[in-house]
Amino acid sequence: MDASLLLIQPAAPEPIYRQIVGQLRRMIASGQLAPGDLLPSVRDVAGQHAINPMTVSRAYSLLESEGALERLRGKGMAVAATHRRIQPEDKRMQLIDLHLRELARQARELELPSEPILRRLGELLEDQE
Amino acid sequence: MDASLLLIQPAAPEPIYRQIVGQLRRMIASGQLAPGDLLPSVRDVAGQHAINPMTVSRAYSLLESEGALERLRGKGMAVAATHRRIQPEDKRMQLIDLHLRELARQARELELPSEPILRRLGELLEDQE
Amino acid sequence: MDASLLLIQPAAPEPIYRQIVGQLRRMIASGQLAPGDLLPSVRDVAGQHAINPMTVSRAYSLLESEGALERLRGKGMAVAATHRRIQPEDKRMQLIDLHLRELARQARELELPSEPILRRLGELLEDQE
Amino acid sequence: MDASLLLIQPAAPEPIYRQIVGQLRRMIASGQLAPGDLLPSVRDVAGQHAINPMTVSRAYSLLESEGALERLRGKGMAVAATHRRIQPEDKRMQLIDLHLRELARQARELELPSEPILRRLGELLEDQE
DNA sequence: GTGGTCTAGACCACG
DNA sequence: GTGGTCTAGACCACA
Repeated sequence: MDASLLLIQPAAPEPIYRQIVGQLRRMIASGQLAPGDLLPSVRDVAGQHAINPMTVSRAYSLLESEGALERLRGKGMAVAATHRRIQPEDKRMQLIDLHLRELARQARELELPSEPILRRLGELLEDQE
Repeated sequence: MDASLLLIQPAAPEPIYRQIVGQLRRMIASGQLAPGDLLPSVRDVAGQHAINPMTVSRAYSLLESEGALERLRGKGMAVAATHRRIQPEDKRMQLIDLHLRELARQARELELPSEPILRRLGELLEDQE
Repeated sequence: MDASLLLIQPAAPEPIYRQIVGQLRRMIASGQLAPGDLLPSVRDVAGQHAINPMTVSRAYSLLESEGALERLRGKGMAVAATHRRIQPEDKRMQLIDLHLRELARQARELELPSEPILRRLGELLEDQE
Repeated sequence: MDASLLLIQPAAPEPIYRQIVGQLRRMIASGQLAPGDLLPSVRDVAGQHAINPMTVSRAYSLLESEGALERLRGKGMAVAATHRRIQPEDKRMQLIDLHLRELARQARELELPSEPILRRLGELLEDQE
């Protein structure tokens, strides 16, 4: 996996290490990152995105402690071989359900009708496929 | 306007004062709060939600500094009379567009198909109407 | 004296009662308001400027307590007969000296040269004469 | 930048956090503080002037929200790199124009002639250069 | 009654 | 190390 697959937005409100954690977690759940896949080194990621190596390291450690990654001595971090395989769709849906709820609440506060929201989201989803 | 119209989630990652700012901003943009409307007093909001008055005050001050609210001396805070009135739908759509983009990105990372996401969001949007 | 001689700016940072106090104090010091001159009633001032009568009353009371005004039963407030007469120029200069110092400090922070400032102030001073 | 460059007057009517905001805003407009310059830490400023860290933090946050400062995570606050550079003289003049107008109004109320005012201000401006 | 300011201090999040 | 958030409470300013 290439370090540049990660999207880091230093100015975003979400802390950098959590951006990394979230992205890796999702790519593992979907199988884009498979058990055994080697991750780019802390130094690579930090260098490419001009962020602090400690930040990357923290993200990796967090994923290691939850069993998603494992440290291969001398080789770096890899997706854990023992990790549960690709998660079923309903599990993956759960990972964005909170977002969907929050979005719906904000739409109500903005008194936005459903139609344009669904249309816009539909576009964005297709764009990226 | 009733203090209880605000939804405060102390455990959420988003700081309380920003929850308040966001909600009020959206309700002003949609016209649910109209220019001249008096907001519940700092003490009311703080009391009802069991939070510190300064937290509420901070939210109000922030909205004042961006021109959305104005201080009526001795009476409290009100939606600014000089404030641009209800924003058109496309302007309000912009206020959630970043969320939509972020959602789409995460869906791609999770390799989720469009259909169940749109269906779920549709449900949530209808529920609240 | 006409109530409309006062300039009230409700949105200014300076509290309204102090705007009133300051203006009256200066107009008394310069002799524009002479001992014995009757002030407009609290109700008049409040009405003309759409402010709270209590605010006007507070300003009058403050000036009374410092001996600049006196309460004439049944007639209202007037410039105190016993009040020291017109103040000499150097005394009046003192009343704006702090402002001048503050202005000079801000000019230095802005790295503004003296010339345009003095020119602009000169214009403003002439305009109003 | 040294924390001691700020002049804090706890007894002044202007609140401390706004004194800080004003001074920094002007020093940025003049280029005395350039984009990228790191500000003294909240704790430094608070310590040196014996004020509460939150008071300083409030000033910094306000400047951040208006785009003058940016947070460098883990390093502190800096003059925003994206900030418009030094403002031209006429823009900087605008920042004190209200003061000049107010001064002129008070001079008129005091019936002070232009000459001594301009002379005094001239002195003060030269003193500081 | 309203909001504003400031303090002291705790705790968290980030790097 | 940095700033952010929140609390509890005091006191002030204003209308």
